[in-house]
Amino acid sequence: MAKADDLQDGHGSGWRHRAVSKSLSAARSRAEQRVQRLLDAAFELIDERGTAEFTIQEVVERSKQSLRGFYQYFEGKDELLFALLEEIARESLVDIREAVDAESEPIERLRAFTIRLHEWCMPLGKGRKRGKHNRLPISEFSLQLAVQDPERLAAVMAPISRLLVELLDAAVAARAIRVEDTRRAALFVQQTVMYGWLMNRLAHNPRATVTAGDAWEFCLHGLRG
Amino acid sequence: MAKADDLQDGHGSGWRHRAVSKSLSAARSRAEQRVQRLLDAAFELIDERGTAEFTIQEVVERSKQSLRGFYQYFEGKDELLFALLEEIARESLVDIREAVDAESEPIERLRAFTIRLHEWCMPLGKGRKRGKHNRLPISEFSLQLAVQDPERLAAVMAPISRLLVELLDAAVAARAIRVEDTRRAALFVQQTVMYGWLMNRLAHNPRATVTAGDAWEFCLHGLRG
DNA sequence: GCGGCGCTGGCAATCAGATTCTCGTTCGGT
DNA sequence: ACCGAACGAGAATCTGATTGCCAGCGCCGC
Repeated sequence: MAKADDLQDGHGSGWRHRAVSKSLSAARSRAEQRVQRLLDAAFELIDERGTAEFTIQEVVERSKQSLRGFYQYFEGKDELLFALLEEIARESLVDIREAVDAESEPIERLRAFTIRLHEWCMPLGKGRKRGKHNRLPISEFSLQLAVQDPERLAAVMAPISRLLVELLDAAVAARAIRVEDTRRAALFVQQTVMYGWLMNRLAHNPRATVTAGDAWEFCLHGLRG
Repeated sequence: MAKADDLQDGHGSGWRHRAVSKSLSAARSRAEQRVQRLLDAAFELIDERGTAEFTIQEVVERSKQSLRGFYQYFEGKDELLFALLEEIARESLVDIREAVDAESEPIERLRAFTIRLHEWCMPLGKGRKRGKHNRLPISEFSLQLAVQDPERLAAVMAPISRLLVELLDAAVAARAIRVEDTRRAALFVQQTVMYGWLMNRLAHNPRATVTAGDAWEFCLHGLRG
């Protein structure tokens, strides 16, 4: 379970920081680099192919490791994808928090959250805006996770969900919005925003493409009466 | 392609009606029964297991057919699941239309649609309310389809989507609601309602369970200001 | 400097399921 | 009764993931 342990370096970027070797045992450092190389290789493959349909073999070859080694660190392919999802979730949380903190009005903070989260979950064409990697395949994986192991997904998203609930509570306190149960509302917002890209696939009609702004509008007003 | 052809019996219950043999060639009739048996077997397995993780072998054995035969009618497992999805979509359309037509006010019709659709997509415990089968695994399959082959999914859902757009248009015309683009709004509603069950998995907290009514409320008002 | 332990690399082996193939058999139409 | 299409049984293939096995190798305490 190297995966989870590595988050403990104090500022939540465990997988990345390889420069920590000095303070850790050499063995551990090597292991970390190894895991990181596996993750990097996987990200590369995903970026090149635009899909998570790579084989473990390929990851192993590209990272110059052995199958044996891979299974030393990961229970299986899903664990690998899960680790990638964790990385992205961590990266996006920082970014979203930043966008939110740039605003002061509760409603604007909420709006910033929504838009930014949507940008993170939305697949990007060539000119990717946010983050270093193609997130679509990972988004798809998260959907699969939602089906197969919801608690696991909830765990990764927890910080983001928590932030959303806080924003909603603040907005309610400021009477900017009104909902009975912010927790429930958070679920709706999160799903609407995170999986908005799903809808775009159903409507090839270019006029009907759903943007981050649309998602926000929908969450905020739904079908105005 | 027996699958598609069979829809042509004029009232949209092609798969079911086996009693048509007299008017069709005997060969065709046999083929139909055979396909139907495969579908029935698959439904049974899904109902028993609560998951779509059956093997083709099992379907074939239970329906007393041969693998050879299975692949005669279906390209593969996905085609089988797709056929099941079609059946359910057809069944639900009839039911939803009925619920909608029981109302006269545009907004009420829309509400009826939403609630009823949600009931169809929501997994049911032991006491299933609507339809004969456990729809959860099929719902999950539809999600997978949305990812892998959105157009295919859009095609199955087309009648339902169309109905929703009509209801929205009518509501807009009656000034019961206000949206710029009903087509886009339809996408949001459809996704919110159809995949609302996804959210319930993320929040095991019983207090936060999302009901059909909640989904409707969210679509209608979102975060009221 | 030594022997052992645990991590490694390189493969081959195993497994699960889907999908195909082969070969007689049977069926329906004429 | 004859012919080609459709059928049933089962073995054979295939694609990956996952494991097992065995021989090096580097680091440990002594």
